[in-house]
Formats: sequence, structure tokens, C-alpha cells
Amino acid sequence: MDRRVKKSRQALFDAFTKLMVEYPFQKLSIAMVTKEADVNRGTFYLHFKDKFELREQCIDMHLNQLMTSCTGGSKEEFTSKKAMLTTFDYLNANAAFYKVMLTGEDNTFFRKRMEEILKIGLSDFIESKPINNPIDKEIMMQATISAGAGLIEWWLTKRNDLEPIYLVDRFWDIINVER
Amino acid sequence: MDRRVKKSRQALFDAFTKLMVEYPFQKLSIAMVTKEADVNRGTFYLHFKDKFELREQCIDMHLNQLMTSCTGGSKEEFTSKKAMLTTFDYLNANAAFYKVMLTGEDNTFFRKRMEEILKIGLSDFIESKPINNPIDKEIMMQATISAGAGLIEWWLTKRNDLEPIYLVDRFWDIINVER
DNA sequence: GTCATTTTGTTGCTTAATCAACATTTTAAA
DNA sequence: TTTAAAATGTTGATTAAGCAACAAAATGAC
Repeated sequence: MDRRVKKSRQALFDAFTKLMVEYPFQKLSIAMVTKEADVNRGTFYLHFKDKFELREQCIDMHLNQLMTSCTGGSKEEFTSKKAMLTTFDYLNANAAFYKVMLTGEDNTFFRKRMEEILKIGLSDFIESKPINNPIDKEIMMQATISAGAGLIEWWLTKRNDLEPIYLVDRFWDIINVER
Repeated sequence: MDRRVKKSRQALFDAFTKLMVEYPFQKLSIAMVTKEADVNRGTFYLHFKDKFELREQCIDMHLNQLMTSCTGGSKEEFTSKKAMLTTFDYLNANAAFYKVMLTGEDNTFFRKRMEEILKIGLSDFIESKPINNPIDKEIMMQATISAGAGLIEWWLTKRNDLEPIYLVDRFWDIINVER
């Protein structure tokens, strides 16, 4: 992909991300976004049909970043506290946007995709657990994912004063209880 | 000026500024700068003849910013601690680059231009002093400028651990002694 | 509801940036 | 010293972005 395309798209995503934290979606105009992004309004239409498509692709971009933070591009996943902290640090750095997405209208899709990504991060970890019964393992998987997702949402929306490392330590203890 | 030109130039200035802190000038290649700036190498030559011209114009850009921080674009100058703090905050934020420029080879031009800019910031302040004798006023002007420039250089090169506000308080006391 | 303003979507033309390639120069290694 | 590698400076073709303008649609004010 030509670097100009990458730059223009990234600038628009960054601008959208910033403005979504400050304004409700319906109050956002394309002119506002392009001005913030410092690109021509015509350029917007070279890449997106309308602001709904921008939103969709911006969410995809963020969730891909979340995915990358979970897998580190090297299939590392959540096999260590350090790996998990990468994800929590990423979420912390983008807390405002994720908070808006999790609390705004139509948050179901976003929440659901987040859980799917967390599942990818956690699946090998749970698989490595010494649980012989497949159904028990499935239950453990679902419980862990839901616990993680719920904890992240609570943290981002209610207690974002807590440091990522603190949260990772607590969550790690919870999922590593021997049973 | 077309925004593309502005963006490309700014990207190159920013890259040069960053790399100058990490490498000596003679070790800097144009390829390194353009890679850091994420612009095509050919683009570099649309704007600059060679890396010497980049350096010259980058220095100009920084000194213009220093000028702006001194005058705030509203002729405010150093008539209050707050105005002076703007400049010191700017210098603090760009300490690494200014340190390189003040300590490297050929630093005379840079130091001289810095003094000229500080003079602009300070001239009205000194003019407002109740000193009737023009020669005394001229001496006060030169002494104050030299004191300020020397203090800034010492701070940036030797004691950049000191907070800008601390330094401004001390300098303000020095230049406001009643005599 | 009407009217004014703002925003959107589009068009045509121009400009700046990108890319690959190449010859030349400079630098580094043997 | 010679050779290889890296960097520079340039070229031509292509692509993406910029800009101004305009018609249509949407929004806000009265």
C-alpha cells in the first residue's frame, strides 16, 4: 500500500478517535474530522463512503491493534504476565476511545468482538490447564473470558485510575488458582 | 502553502531533529532522515539541495519557534514571569536539540541567533526600566541578554534537571533587582 | 411550515509525492 | 591500493492528494 494512503487513513482514524472522545457520533461531521486530520475533505471520500464506514473501519483498526497486543505478532499470547501486560498497557493508552465504544449506543458488536479477541489470547493458556474433561475445560474457557472482558470493561469505564500492572497481577492470580 | 508541502517539510524537520540528538551530523545520511520521516527520498530533493540546507532550514524553524515563544505572536514579550515561562517551557521541551546545537561544531551562529532572539524578547522590558542614561541602559541590556543566554545554555547543557519555573523565578529576581 | 445555513457528495483540474531505476560519487572493507 | 557496498542525485511515469466550485441534501432557526 502506497504510503500516502496509509498516512491519510491513519490521520483520519486518529482524528476520528480523538473526536469520538469529545463529541457524540451524530454530532461529528466529516468536515470536523478532515479538519482535525489536516487532510482535504475530498480525500476522505477517496477512502470512505461516509462517516459510518469510517467508524466501522476505525473500530476494526483498533481491534486489530488489540489483537496484535494480545498475540504480539508472534503467537505469544497470554502465557506470561508480561505478555498480558502488553495488552493492558495498550488498553490503558487508548482508554478513552474504548470507554466510549463500550458505553455508547450499539456497543454490542464492539463488546462481542473484544471478547473474541481476548478468547484468542487466552485459549492456549486455558488449553494448557490440566483439565481432562472437555466440558469442564470449555466452561473454564468461557468463565475466564467473561471474567477478563468484564474486568477490562469495569476498569476502563469505572476505575481507570488503577495501574495496568496492578490489574494484571490480580487477574493473573485469579486465573491461576489451582483446582 | 499547500498542506502537502508543509507536512513533508515538517516531517523532515522532525526526523532531522530527532536524529541529530542520536547521531553526529556527519554520520547522518539523507536516507536515514527520509526513512525516519516516512517520506520518499526523492521528496527530500524537492525541498532541499542537500543535508546542509536541511540543517540550516531546520535551525531556522527552531529559532522561529523560539521567537514565537518569546513574543507569543502578540508582542507580549517578557513583561511577566508567565510570558518568560512560555519560552523556558519551550526550550525544556526541545532541550536535547538545543543542547546539541549549542555544544556541537559551528555553534557560534546558533548561539548568536539565540541571543538576538532573546534580545527581542527582553528589549521592551529593559526599555521600561527607569534608567535615564542611554549608555547605562545599553549596558543593562547587554548584561541582561548575556546573563539570560548564558543561564539558558548552562541549564540546557549542564543542569537540565532544574524545572523551568525554578529557573524563571531565579532569573526574574536577578533582572528585577532595584538599583 | 418557510427560509437560511451548514454539510454532504461530486467534479475537473492541478500539484506534490511516490516509486523504481540508474549513473555517479563517496565510504568502508579487504 | 583495489574492490565492494553504501549513499547521493537525478529521471520519468504514475498515483494520490489538494483545491475550488457547485448542486443537492440535511439541519437549525424563526
